[in-house]
Amino acid sequence: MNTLAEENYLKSIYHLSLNAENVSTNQLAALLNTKASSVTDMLKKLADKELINYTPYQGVTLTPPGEKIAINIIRKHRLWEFFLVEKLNFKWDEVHEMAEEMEHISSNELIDRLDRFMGYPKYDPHGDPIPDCDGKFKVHDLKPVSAIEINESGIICGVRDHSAGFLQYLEKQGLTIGKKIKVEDIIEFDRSMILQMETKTVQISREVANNLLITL
Amino acid sequence: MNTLAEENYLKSIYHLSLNAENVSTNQLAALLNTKASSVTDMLKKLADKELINYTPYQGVTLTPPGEKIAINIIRKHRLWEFFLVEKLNFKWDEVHEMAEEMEHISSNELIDRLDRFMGYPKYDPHGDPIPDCDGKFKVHDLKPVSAIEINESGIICGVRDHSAGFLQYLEKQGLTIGKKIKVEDIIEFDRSMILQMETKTVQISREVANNLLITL
DNA sequence: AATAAAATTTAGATTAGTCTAAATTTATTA
DNA sequence: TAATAAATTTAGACTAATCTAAATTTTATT
Ligand SMILES: [Mn+2]
Ligand SMILES: [Mn+2]
Ligand SMILES: [Mn+2]
Ligand SMILES: [Mn+2]
Repeated sequence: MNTLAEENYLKSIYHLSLNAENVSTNQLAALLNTKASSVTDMLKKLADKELINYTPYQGVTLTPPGEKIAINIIRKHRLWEFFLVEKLNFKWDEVHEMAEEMEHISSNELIDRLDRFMGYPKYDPHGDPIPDCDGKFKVHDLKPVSAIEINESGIICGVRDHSAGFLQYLEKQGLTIGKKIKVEDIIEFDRSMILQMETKTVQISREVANNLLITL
Repeated sequence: MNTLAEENYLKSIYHLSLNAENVSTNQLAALLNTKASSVTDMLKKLADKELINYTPYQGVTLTPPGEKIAINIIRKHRLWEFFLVEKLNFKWDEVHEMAEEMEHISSNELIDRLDRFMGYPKYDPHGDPIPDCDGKFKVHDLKPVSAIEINESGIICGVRDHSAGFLQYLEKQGLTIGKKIKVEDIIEFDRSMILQMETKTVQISREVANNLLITL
């Protein structure tokens, strides 16, 4: 099996791969809160294990086995987050750090039973898709609120920023997963947006609009 | 916080302390599957942290803070075992290894909520008491089946050996937690015992009788 | 009490993961 | 395209946890 550090590197490479073909040493160092030199060492180790394709100075990609491991860790992370919110009544901004530990519990039998126990949820508390036991999941096509025009509407289905502060802010505004919103106006000056909701109207900055994801 | 290795040492010292005042280096090495020299190194470290009282060559005892940590880990271990059996339908012989990993999940808030979620269970699947969030628990006074006489009876409340093999054997014989048994006969030759149960009669070796615990 | 055996500690290495500082390679820009 | 800046790797060191082999201390046995 793989060490905790190896698993965290694979997971990070997977996440960064969604935005760029090749993942760079510095991107990993920033995400993992470590130094570039430490990253280089680990990349050599993962390349030796054939979990990544590594060309010095050129960044890395996951091999199929490496991707499989990464997706399995993400599956565990999101299922545990779902458990913490749905069964233990934690709030969506409280669960990430705990899930960071729990995702490394090794048993797949355990996670498959947890999945069944919860009724095979498709999305985690932040709207992210939960891979099934074969690693398959829908990548539903979300766009930031900032990408739609006046009078267009959508349903909140995810967030780009997972920080507790941002999630708490959204919670307070009632901007949570599943809520329907419609753009009532866009302020010229700073392009902040006025959103019409079920029972009220809220104004959000461009920054927030960029990090709040919807389906049409 | 403490490392995983430190937590495992404290837990092992706690368990061994139940049978002997001072815990020796070799006892720990045997239980932790490591070498005596490694144990010595760790004992120095734990003594520096004031989690154990260590006198070279004389063995160790836990300090109050050390004991508190040990009991908290045991609480987590047993609550997770209960969860795995009661909620995820694992068998009692399947959960120990998973709980060995899960007991190191750090959040106490998580474990307290898990405790509530399950209705504050008092005993784990093997009959061992689960400490409450203050570390308190009943040490109910059990005796091995081998300690009672012909015609005496009792209720199975625990096991001394927690190995999967032993637990599976008991399961197959129907000798599980809560079952009532009565000693029908003791064979002279090897002191094996014939137990009368609800619907049948089973014969167990002295070895088994020594490891099966009952209340009267 | 002297000697042998057992238990324990010390000495010196090793591995995983990390770090700083220096060297090297790649990318940018004048 | 030559100089400069940025990114990355290499070199050398450190900590935690482990090991083997040797030295020391305690315990048991003549
Ligand atoms: Mn998360
Ligand atoms: Mn999530
Ligand atoms: Mn157990
Ligand atoms: Mn147990």
